[in-house]
Amino acid sequence: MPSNAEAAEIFRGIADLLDVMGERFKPEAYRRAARSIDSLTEDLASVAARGELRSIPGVGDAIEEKLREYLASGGIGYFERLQKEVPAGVAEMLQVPGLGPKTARRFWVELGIEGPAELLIALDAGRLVGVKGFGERKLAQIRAALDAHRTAAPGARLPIEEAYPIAQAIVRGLRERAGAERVEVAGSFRRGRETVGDLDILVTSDDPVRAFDVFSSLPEVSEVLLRGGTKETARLRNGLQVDVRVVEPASFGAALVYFTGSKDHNVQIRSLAKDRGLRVNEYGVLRGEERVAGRSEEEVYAALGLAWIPPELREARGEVEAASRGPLPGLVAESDLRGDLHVHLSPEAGPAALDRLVRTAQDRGYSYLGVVVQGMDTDGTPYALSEPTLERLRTVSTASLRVFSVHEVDLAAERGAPPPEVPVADWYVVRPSVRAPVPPPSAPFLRPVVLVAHRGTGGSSKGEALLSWTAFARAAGASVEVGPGAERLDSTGARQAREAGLSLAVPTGVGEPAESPTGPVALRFARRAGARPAEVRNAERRPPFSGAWTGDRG
DNA sequence: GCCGTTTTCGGCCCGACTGTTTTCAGTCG
Repeated sequence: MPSNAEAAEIFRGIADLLDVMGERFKPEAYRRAARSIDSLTEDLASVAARGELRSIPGVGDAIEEKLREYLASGGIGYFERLQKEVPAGVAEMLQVPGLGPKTARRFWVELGIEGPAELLIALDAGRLVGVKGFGERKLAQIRAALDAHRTAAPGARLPIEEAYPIAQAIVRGLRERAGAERVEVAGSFRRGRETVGDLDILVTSDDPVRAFDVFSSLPEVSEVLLRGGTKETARLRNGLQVDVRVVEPASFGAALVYFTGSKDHNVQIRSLAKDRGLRVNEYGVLRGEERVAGRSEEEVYAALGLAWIPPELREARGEVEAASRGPLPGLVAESDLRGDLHVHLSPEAGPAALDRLVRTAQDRGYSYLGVVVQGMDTDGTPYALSEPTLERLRTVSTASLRVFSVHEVDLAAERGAPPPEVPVADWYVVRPSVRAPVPPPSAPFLRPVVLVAHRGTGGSSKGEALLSWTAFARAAGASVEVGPGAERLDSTGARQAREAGLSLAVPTGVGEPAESPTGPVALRFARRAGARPAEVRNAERRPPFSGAWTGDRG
């Protein structure tokens, strides 16, 4: 079955093959189309059905034609012809760090080396000694890269929730020990992408050497790959690559824009600058040799006639045009969140744990809190809070913070039918399926406040899973939970939910340890989906109370 | 191969870093 991801993958394959064939501009054209297709929130087939393939950035006559062929037949003849011309291993050599199209082509054409394995054999046999352009160091570098290529899974991206604590630790280390004034993680991490391929960290410091020394000595860092005057690249113990760049304060905003990306967003910005007789690079916005902006992001965007664009929207999906017309609608921010609709305590939690949760919620200024009194842990095992904890729950609300009881309903356990006895709770969280996909009920049998859209529910992706539940959620008036993990919507799913008119529930992580990534990552996903405060249920001032009240009334 | 509120042809981001170099090519992001 055709998929957007597969189409993008084929185009990237075409780009690699064209690269080693020595084509100049076509490879980038195919990659650009692949990136556009990846960032679509809709199936290619639907776009094609409306006849709008050409409206996808980077898709022109030739690529539209190939997309139609792919949708009709599942393959692209052009790709297959290219694959016959270039041995598969030659393109694979591009995956080895440090080997690019020029080198791979030279190995193939001049030396008859047709892949990484043959390259290693040639190295061992000394066939590359004395070849022009390959000195001793270069050969050692290639060998090391080949070894790493064989052992490590290449191109593996890390889920952002796993990268989060690592990034926090590095930022903390640089702030506390390197005398760095400003430290910011840029790149896809800052844009809130679901996965990150590496970390780009920008610091301002009078003493780059000290910053690099501190960074290199952090326990997370495994080996330094390169160090220059302004940049150091290292590999962490978990394999993640991290770039640290030292920039001067007058350039910090420009560097932040530049290294936050996305690539396509930067291309649009630069082209806009060109139209206005300006130039943008990581040092600033320049008119001739004069720097007219660079200290802050706001300044950089303003110099280009644009309103500031939140990092989560910088994906070349129309945000630049929108920002040229005026300020963008405000995305939901941490300060908008008034409470949490779906908080788990551990099954063993006593009244004291509930008190701690309540204090944290008060510290954050929350107005309401929905605590699961009967539900499922992450494995889908049912649990209920103890009687003393329930007792405490009934009396713990204060004038400023109301605490509600929440019951989780697992539809799979009931084979999609209404549970025979739903315990009385203030509101309900519906989990379509913990274990097996079930179709949504034709009509809501109760009034859930939150729908947890499991990835495995009724489709291969979260988006598909959600779509089958959209009608149910709308009829029930339920919000859909966004955030990290298989049991929540990612930003693409959340965008689809928004576009279908559903509101979002954004977990705050209030019931989790302080360093938990759940809250910050969920908020990024919601923002990435374009959610404004009015589209987030727990940004509403009033609690979404909808059932029989068992709280502090009487 | 794509793209155009000065272009339907002639451009296509650009700077850091490395290695092999005597002034530059390749890779990367």
